[in-house]
Amino acid sequence: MEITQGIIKKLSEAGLKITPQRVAVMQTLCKLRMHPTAEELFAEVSKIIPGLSATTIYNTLDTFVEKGMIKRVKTDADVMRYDAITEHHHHLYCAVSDRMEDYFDNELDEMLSAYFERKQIKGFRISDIRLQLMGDFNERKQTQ
Amino acid sequence: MEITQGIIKKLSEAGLKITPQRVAVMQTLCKLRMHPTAEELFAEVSKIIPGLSATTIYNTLDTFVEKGMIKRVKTDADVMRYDAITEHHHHLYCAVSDRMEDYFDNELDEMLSAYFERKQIKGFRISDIRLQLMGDFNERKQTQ
DNA sequence: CGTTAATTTGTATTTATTACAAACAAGTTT
DNA sequence: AAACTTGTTTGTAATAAATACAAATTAACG
Repeated sequence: MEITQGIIKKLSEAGLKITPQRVAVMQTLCKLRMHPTAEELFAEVSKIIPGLSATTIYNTLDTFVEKGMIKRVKTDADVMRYDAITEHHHHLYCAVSDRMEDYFDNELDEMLSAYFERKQIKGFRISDIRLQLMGDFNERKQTQ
Repeated sequence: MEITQGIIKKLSEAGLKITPQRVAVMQTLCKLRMHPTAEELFAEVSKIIPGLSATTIYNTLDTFVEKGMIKRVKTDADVMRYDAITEHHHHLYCAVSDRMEDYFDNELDEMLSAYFERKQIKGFRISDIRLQLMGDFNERKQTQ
């Protein structure tokens, strides 16, 4: 199969050993149009690799993320957070310091709603637009 | 204190009983500029309410979210997800069905980077802009 | 005050994830 | 191709975040 070949190529390019588990995980990940959780992947990949261990799923996914072959959706240090501000706003987030701050920008909001008014997404009705601005807080000095 | 009064007002407007725990949680949540986790809140609020139970934190936060007094940051059904696509893209997310899909939009990306090129955020250097478009997929299951 | 229903507490459980050592297998060397 | 070396997988156990639930407590009302 072409797909399998492509995966094998990707794996060896990343300097990883070609194991049935890794091939199956990557294959499944590519096949599943949605964004599966580790659990969902475990269930799915287990169909291909019977005695698969859940740990392998986590190991494999971590390795893939490390090598930049896949991405983790949502922030990296993933625990639920709470926000007292209920007005519409966005977030500045630094993955290194795991710090998150609010960002308000009316001009941006207007630009975005005008944009999506014009450009409809087929099959999806937007109710809220949330931006996560990844980056870092210039904590050492003020560059102003 | 004025702040406490405001909180008490908010609580009774929401039809909730005024308890020291709730006041302290809301107070702390407003004070902490960042977005604390339940654990962080537990630690912080425990300083005010000594024998506080962790369960109370979860209960209280859930109640506040229900009443729309606070917001949960990140998606509601919060488990880690993985994505095989590493190119820059955004997400369409429906909280009801807990379904997430990719969204690519070059025009949007260009507009956004032009925007943030012009409008710098003081104290923060952006490295990546991620949009989460909340809404619902028009799945043809009901009377459509 | 006294009553009642909401709230908090504490304990036990569940779920997602990580740690770790032993078993194993991929890729290389000979 | 057999042996070797190292990376990978497995299984078990541990940790962390969150939830369920019954009992104890307390706020808000008259």
